[in-house]
Amino acid sequence: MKNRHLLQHYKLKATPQRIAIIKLMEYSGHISIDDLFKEIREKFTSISLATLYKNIHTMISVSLIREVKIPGQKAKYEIEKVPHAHILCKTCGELKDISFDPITLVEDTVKSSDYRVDEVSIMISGICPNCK
Amino acid sequence: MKNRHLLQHYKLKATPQRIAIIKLMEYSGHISIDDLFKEIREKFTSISLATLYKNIHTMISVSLIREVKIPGQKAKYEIEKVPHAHILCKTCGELKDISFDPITLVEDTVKSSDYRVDEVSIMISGICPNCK
DNA sequence: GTATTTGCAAATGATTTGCAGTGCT
DNA sequence: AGCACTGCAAATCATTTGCAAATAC
Repeated sequence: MKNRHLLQHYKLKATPQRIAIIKLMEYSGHISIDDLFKEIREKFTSISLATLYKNIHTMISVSLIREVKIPGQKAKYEIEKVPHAHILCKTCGELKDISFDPITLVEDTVKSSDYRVDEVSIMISGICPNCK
Repeated sequence: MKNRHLLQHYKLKATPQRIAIIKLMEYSGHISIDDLFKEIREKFTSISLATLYKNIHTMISVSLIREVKIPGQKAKYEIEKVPHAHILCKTCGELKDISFDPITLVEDTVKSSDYRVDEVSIMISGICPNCK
């Protein structure tokens, strides 16, 4: 119900496929195209990869979702929410959010550069407590 | 001369193709596969993309170079050097280094997470002074 | 009713692989 | 000499496109 309105807010039609995509992103936090495809097929046996790609692109273009590029693996996608950083376990591959605002973190350092800073993305890699 | 030893230090054979790859990375700072291919063809007219891909991978695997994933464009490659952050102009596409150590920056925040942090990569996007 | 979206199949683009020949040490 | 590397062609994998039918609003 909420997701239907989220889509409408961005002037996108609330198709069941799109609602399912958003639901899966909410549920998983971050999801790759391939996993999205596998999962979503359970409900929509006939959905096509082309539809996923098209929807991912339109949702990115309105900033409803965001692409997270990950060292050594394919990108994942997440719903846009409050700014945060990512931490990746190089052993198990799990990607998690870390809550702090990347922009304020680099603010001072970048101030002198004379750039207009719009976005700061931070990817931390290491080994998670479980894999240590 | 220096690059030949750099390769040998990582137990890789110092082929002219590899030396040229390193030279171009040093010269450009960050370079994409396609630009690398275009540039390197001027000297090695018969070099193949496959060779570039293979070499990029072997050099990454020994940490001689590093892949920089960039929002909205194909990855670029750079020689491993002192830790630094990247700043990207979304208008002209130029990618530059910013010199500060990302690890110390997030150190405090991550301390409580119980991860072993190996690497922190920071990508800042915005508009550069020229494009403003 | 109209414009958008879907799903298919085909086209394109990017990367990887196998292998015979070559070159580094 | 021996093993690693190169370059080619083919194979694989990822993403995009065109289009007719279906669907949201």
